Amino acid sequence: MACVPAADRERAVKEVAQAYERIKVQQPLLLLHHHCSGDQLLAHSLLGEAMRALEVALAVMKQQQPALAQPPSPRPDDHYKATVSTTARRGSKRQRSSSSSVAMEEAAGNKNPSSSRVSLSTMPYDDGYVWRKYGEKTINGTSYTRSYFRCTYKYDTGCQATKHVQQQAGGNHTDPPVFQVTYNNEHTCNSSSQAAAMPPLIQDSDDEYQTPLLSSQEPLLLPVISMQQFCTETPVAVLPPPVLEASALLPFDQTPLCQQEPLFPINMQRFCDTVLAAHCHGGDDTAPVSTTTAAEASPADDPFYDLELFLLSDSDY
DNA sequence: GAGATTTGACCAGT
DNA sequence: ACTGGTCAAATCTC
Repeated sequence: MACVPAADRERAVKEVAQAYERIKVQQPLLLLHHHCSGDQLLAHSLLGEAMRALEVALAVMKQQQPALAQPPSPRPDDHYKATVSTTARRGSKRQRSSSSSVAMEEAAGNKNPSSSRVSLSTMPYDDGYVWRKYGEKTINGTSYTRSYFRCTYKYDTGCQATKHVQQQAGGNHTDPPVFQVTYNNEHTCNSSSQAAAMPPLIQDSDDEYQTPLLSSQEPLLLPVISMQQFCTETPVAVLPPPVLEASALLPFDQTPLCQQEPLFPINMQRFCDTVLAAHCHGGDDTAPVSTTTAAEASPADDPFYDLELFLLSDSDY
């Protein structure tokens, strides 16, 4: 966007990258609760979607200024690099990657995160690929069964992609079912092209939400939109099904995402305002960008201060 | 009848 | 021995 001074845009990118890194670190805490209620899993899922939104914002801004500095990550972030590189190929073959997934895998002690990815979803059976169920097991310690799927074209193309889906919570009248979906191996078949040919995510709010699942592993399939559109015009329908389903069960309306009251007290409005201020009208200095750490953050300067309070106060370990 | 799902059996890792 | 992942025959659906 030519109207934005480089310094302001860089601050905006820094802001988004900082929020992204913070959520990335804090998201796994939700799964460490002794009582993994549906609400907490849903919150975890929503955090994942928030991360995706930040990824998209980063990708958009990076695309507009490729030479921009890397986000302030304390260590090399493979997922971030994958995100940026995939952005350059937006519109081509689907890619699966998710830092939240990686974080969860690391938390679970997964030794090979590159070939196994985990996501939480309320729509585990619709991710754009064609799967064939080949088994079901009752997993020890859970009251739900785990279903095993392989790529339908396994024997046609030798595709080794598999996934298993396990319900973790919900499924009753009050909580939406939350599924943990674990993907193993990448698709080597061409079934992903079918997914790429699926209808765009943006729909009229009156339409039914029939869009394919874009799990947290597929952050870059969202339509290319401007930051302003992303924050001010994005209807709930542009978000992937996990959020859509959650919003359908909560007293949310179809107003733009930034104007909604969130499930938990994240000040997304201020976050969007901050990014918009820098990105859309030259970075008005009246909206200072926070550079504080999580420890010294305050409600006045930290868009995710409320999130931190939520995570800390809700913890029971 | 073809393809998908179900479900008990089997196997490998711990 | 226990558990998770896969196989394959039986069954179901279109």
